[in-house]
Amino acid sequence: MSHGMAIGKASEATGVKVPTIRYYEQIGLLPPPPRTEGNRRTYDRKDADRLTFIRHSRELGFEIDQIRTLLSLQDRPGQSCGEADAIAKARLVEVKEKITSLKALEAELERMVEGCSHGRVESCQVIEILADHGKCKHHQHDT
Amino acid sequence: MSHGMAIGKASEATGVKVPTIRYYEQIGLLPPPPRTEGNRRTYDRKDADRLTFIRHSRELGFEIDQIRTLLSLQDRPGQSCGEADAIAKARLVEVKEKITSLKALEAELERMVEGCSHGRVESCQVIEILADHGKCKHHQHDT
DNA sequence: CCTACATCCTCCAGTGGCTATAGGAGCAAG
DNA sequence: CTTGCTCCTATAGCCACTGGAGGATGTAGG
Repeated sequence: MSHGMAIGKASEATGVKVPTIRYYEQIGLLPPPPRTEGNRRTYDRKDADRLTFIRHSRELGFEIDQIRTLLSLQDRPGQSCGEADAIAKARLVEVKEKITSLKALEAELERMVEGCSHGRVESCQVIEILADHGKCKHHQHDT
Repeated sequence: MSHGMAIGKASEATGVKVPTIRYYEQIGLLPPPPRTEGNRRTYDRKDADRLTFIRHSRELGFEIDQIRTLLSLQDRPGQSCGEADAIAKARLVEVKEKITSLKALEAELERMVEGCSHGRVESCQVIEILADHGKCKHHQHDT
C-alpha cells in the first residue's frame, strides 16, 4: 500500500535534484531507501518530508553538518530545543554580518561606478580604486 | 638595484597568502617572476601592486576571470573603460540582489528564533518552520 | 665552520556541496 | 519489438583556494 515513488518523483515533489538526492544518501543525510526488484530506489512520504526539510535548511544557508544536527533533533521530539535555537541564532548572526559587509561592498562599488567618466582606462575610477587600496574606505569585507 | 623580495615578503606586503600567490602564478593570473640562483621567486614593486589589485578585487567579489579582464585593461591604459564599468555594474547588481535575498533570510530566521519558546523540540518553531515549507513566507533565496 | 631554524621549493590531495558525464540496465507505451 | 524515457553505478570536474609531505636553501648565532 505504501505509495513509494521513484527518485524522479521525489525530486519533483521536493525540489531537490536527482543527483543531489543520491548525493545526500551517499553522505548519510538521507537513509538508503528500499529498492524495487529492478534495483530502483523507492521513497515514501517521510523521505520526501526529510528532503523538504533539508532543502529549506540549505536555502537558509545552514551547513550540511548543522542540518545533520537539526534532523537528529527532529527525530527526538521530547528533547529541549536549545541546540536548534543556538544553531538558528548563530546563523542569524552570520547573516546580519554578511548583510553589513555586503552593504559596505555595495557602497564601494557604487562609488566606483559613479566615478567612471566613461573615458579612458587611465583615468577610470573602477581600475584606480582596485589598484590603490588606499582609496578604499572600508577595511574588512568578504563575499 | 631592483629590490626584489621573496614570496614571504610579498605575501606580507600584500596580504595574499604564500600558497595563494603560487596558485595565482599557476593559473596565469600573475606572471612567473625571475628566480634566484637557489631557485626562489623574486618579486618587485609591480608584482606587489598586481597582487594588491587582485586581493582587492577578490574582496569585492569579482571572479578570477573577471579579474583577468580587469588586469588586462589596466595594462592598456589608452583603451575605453566601458568593459571595466560593465563588470563593476554587473557585480553591483549581484550584490544588491544578494542583500535583498539575505534580508528575507534574516527576517525568516528572526521569526524562527523569536518563536522559540525554549521548550521541547516537538513545539519548536525552528524545527517546525524548517519542516513545513508552507510556513515560509518568502520564495526565492540563496546563500 | 657548524648547527639550528626559518623559509623556500614541488607535487599532490583535500575542502564543500554539488553537477556532469560515460556506459549501461530496466520499464512503459505504441 | 522497438523507441525513448528513467534509472543505475562510478568517476571526474567545478571554484578558489588550503594544507601536508619531503626535501633544498638561506641566515644568524656560537
